[in-house]
Amino acid sequence: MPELPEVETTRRGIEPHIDQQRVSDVRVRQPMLRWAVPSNLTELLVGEQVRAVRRRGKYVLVNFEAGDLLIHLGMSGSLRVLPQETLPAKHDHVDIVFETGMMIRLTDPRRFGAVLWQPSGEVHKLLASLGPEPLTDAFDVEHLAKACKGRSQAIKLLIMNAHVVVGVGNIYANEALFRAGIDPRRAAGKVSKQRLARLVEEIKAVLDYAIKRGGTTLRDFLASDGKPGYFAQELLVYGRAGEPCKSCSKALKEIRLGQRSTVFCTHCQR
DNA sequence: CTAAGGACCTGTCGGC
DNA sequence: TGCCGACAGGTCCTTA
Repeated sequence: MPELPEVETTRRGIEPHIDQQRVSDVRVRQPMLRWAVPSNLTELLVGEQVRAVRRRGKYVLVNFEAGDLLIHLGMSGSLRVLPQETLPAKHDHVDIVFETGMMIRLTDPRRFGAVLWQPSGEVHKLLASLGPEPLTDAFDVEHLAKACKGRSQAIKLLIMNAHVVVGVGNIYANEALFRAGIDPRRAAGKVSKQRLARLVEEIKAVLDYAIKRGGTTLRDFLASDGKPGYFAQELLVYGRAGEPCKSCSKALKEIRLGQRSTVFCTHCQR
């Protein structure tokens, strides 16, 4: 499910329910996610108070005095806020229970997600070499141009690389490249600086727009379906292979890049 | 260093 | 109805 907008929507959804609250219990029913959930998670967390709920790329970071709980949703994960007595279903792997009687519950059928611990003062290996946040000034054309220089890799794969910039997943990589008029197959090193500047703008615009859309369903975050409005978006290319380009009406083409579905307009994107 | 491909896991959908 | 392959919002790791 999640690209950056949905992770941010999730962060905003859980924050008001757990910020400043104290952990009373931890339940791990399935420790084998992408990496093993730390076996001492209960000892680490019980009694600790949440000081902030942050996001870095697609990781949700729950900050405590002793460190940060890192949660990644992988391909199929979601977090919900539920009463602590809610019975678990098949793929409900981890519950973090608070003294309020509410809990956050991680559900993840494919188990590509992760729950990890980062002790205070340390930076987890997985976070250590991440690129800048796309919605900050640190992500600008200078940064992207430097990352592209001399690279023969397709521009789409490059912008999906979290070491270049975090949070650009398959859907928004397709969307941003369409909006910028750039062929996703083009070698990163052969995109002009002017067009990279446009790409930076479009990545920011599409992510910002999607977060605003995600926000429209925040009030329903406690609902049992737990799925912020994401599908409802008006995507211009993703999932529209064979359908007419919204700009020129030519049928959109679908190819595979890095084993990922890539949809674009051969007329509008060069 | 770069680039390409496999790997992890479950659910769903289309075709036969 | 059942079986089988392909595919799905991520990304690390191995290999060349």
